[in-house]
Amino acid sequence: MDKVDIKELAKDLKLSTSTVSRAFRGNSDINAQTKERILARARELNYQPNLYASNLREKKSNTIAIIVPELANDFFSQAIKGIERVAREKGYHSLIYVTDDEYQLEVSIINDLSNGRVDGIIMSASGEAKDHNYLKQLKKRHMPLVFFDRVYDDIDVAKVTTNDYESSFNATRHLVAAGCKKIVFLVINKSLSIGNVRMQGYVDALAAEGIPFNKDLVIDCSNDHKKSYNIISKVLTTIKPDGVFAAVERLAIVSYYVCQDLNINIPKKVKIISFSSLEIAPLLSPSLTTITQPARDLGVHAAQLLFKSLESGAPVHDHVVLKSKIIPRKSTSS
Amino acid sequence: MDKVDIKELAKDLKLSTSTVSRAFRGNSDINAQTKERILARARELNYQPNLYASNLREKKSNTIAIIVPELANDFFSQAIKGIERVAREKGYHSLIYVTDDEYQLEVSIINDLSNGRVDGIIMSASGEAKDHNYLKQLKKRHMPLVFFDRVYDDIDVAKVTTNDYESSFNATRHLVAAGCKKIVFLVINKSLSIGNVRMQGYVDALAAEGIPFNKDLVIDCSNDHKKSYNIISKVLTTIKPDGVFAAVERLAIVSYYVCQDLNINIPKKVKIISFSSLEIAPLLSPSLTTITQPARDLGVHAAQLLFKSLESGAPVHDHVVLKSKIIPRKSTSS
DNA sequence: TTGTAGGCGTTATCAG
DNA sequence: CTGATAACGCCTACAA
Repeated sequence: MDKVDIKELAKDLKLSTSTVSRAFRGNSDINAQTKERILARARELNYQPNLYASNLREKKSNTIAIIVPELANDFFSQAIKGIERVAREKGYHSLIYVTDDEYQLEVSIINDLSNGRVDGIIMSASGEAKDHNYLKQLKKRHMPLVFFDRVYDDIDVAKVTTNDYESSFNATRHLVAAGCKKIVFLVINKSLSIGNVRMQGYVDALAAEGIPFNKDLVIDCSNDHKKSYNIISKVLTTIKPDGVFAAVERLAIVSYYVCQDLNINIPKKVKIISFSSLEIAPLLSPSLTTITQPARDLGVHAAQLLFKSLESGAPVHDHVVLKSKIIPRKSTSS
Repeated sequence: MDKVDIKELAKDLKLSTSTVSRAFRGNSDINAQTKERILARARELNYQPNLYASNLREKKSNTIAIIVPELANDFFSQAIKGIERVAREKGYHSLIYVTDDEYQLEVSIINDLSNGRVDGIIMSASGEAKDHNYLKQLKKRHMPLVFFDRVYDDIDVAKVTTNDYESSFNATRHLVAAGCKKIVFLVINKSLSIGNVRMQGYVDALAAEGIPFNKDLVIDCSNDHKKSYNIISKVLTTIKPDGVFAAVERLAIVSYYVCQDLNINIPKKVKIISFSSLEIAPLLSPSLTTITQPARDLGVHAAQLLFKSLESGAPVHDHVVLKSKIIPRKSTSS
């Protein structure tokens, strides 16, 4: 009684395979009693329809892929939770891929997904805007794709982002209002759409405040903790800014470490604000002023867009923009 | 040129489907040149073998499932990263499931996995040790299962844990050495193996230190932030402990919030130590003394055990125990 | 080295 | 309401 397939079960019940099959599909006509009988016996024999046979027939995997650059931060883990929850409610399964910000990995993962493994993809981009041919292939195969947070502008698919420009603009003004005159902007990849948009908000806010823009205050950092640490140490000791605007949480964290080690008082010597979904921002020393994105909602919306496409069978191009919230805390108090 | 299958490609190349198939399988004999020709043309036509057809033939999904109670914390996200990395290196894909600590969800997820969707499962348990029949079913189907961190003791499968008893023992002594005489133990589910083991370390350390054990100092908390907040508030104001040992990170965080709100000075009034993989523990106010588990390594080892089973085709029962490290910081300084 | 043919387990179509 | 049959797309004996 090791491996039961539909034939075994049918034979056991003296029915045809089609009848048995019908018992498991919702739609088809079948006598309620025989259905019960079949399901009961199936439970006894521990039978479940083979997934791969069904998928092969139906050309549908009921699986989606989630691709993120990073996992170890509250933003992505909350977003993933949101996606996974929606997916499960729809009866879908979620494959997860972490690229560690490696563009090549992103490419090979995507290529590996084009064989029917998934019905759709939700992703937050890793690399810079270079060769996106691998994504165009997806379109040819009618594989729905939804971006969230980190998007590629040249790819025309559904996107869910936050009001980054506006948030950056306001965050910069927040620092100015707190008395900052020399604000550095820490960014990891300003050519990536998200870095670029956020920087523009910073630049325009300075202009609005009548502070001349100085490109030396835009600091290119790294994904690598140590490298960023060195860069930021140097910036804080030589440029000596009175304000730090971190485009991503990780850089704010590194800045905190640097300040701790160099004994630079936050917020007296330098004020810090950052995009961050860190749940314990209030517990940091000092508590961190954040631009908090609705991470979970981003995930939920992304998933909903994907299912909209999946259910309609048509591509979806909506661009949903959610609002972030600036939460002032001690790191920027005057 | 929309949908290419192996037949199309074969016809296009004036070859048989078997030859084409061989070009994609590593093993079989095939002329190097024809192989090249096939692969080249396949690339042009954008052909990839259909996954579900292959899986159906080979009865193998090259997919594993990762089931965790929670995602939004550094411990699980690091562990998942470790697992996912190993899996990808082995050519496997990883499905992710988050139970939110709901036992019923765990059951239904597992049941949903028994239809060939995955070749193996890695999980950290959600519920209490009650009815584990659904897991025994897995064994009948020869589906390998590996537990990490949170295990069910009555299920005899491969497990990867940390030296929780020893760590708890030492952590408790650490508090005593720092001058604590009235130490509360915060736990979420002491009937769950992990809560139980950690509590035992606490109990035995008290005995070793000659401090009588008082069961009122073992505080049952909740997964829900607010509920725990209320419980811990009450504890800190009525019992007035001078030491807090949190069995899981979440409870230490809540304790911090409570202390912040009630103006209870850490570490002067109360010292806090916790199991935690929080990367920014040094940046908290005050920095948090942690028992840090090698989260990523736990994941890696779990994945390796699973693949050991998958590759040998035999069940694996190894129990790997990794060491945690106590990192003293200001929250327990005297 | 290549081709032929049967079957992996399901489900949809069409008859009965 | 139920049964027979033909795909779904691929892989592997086996034959050539």
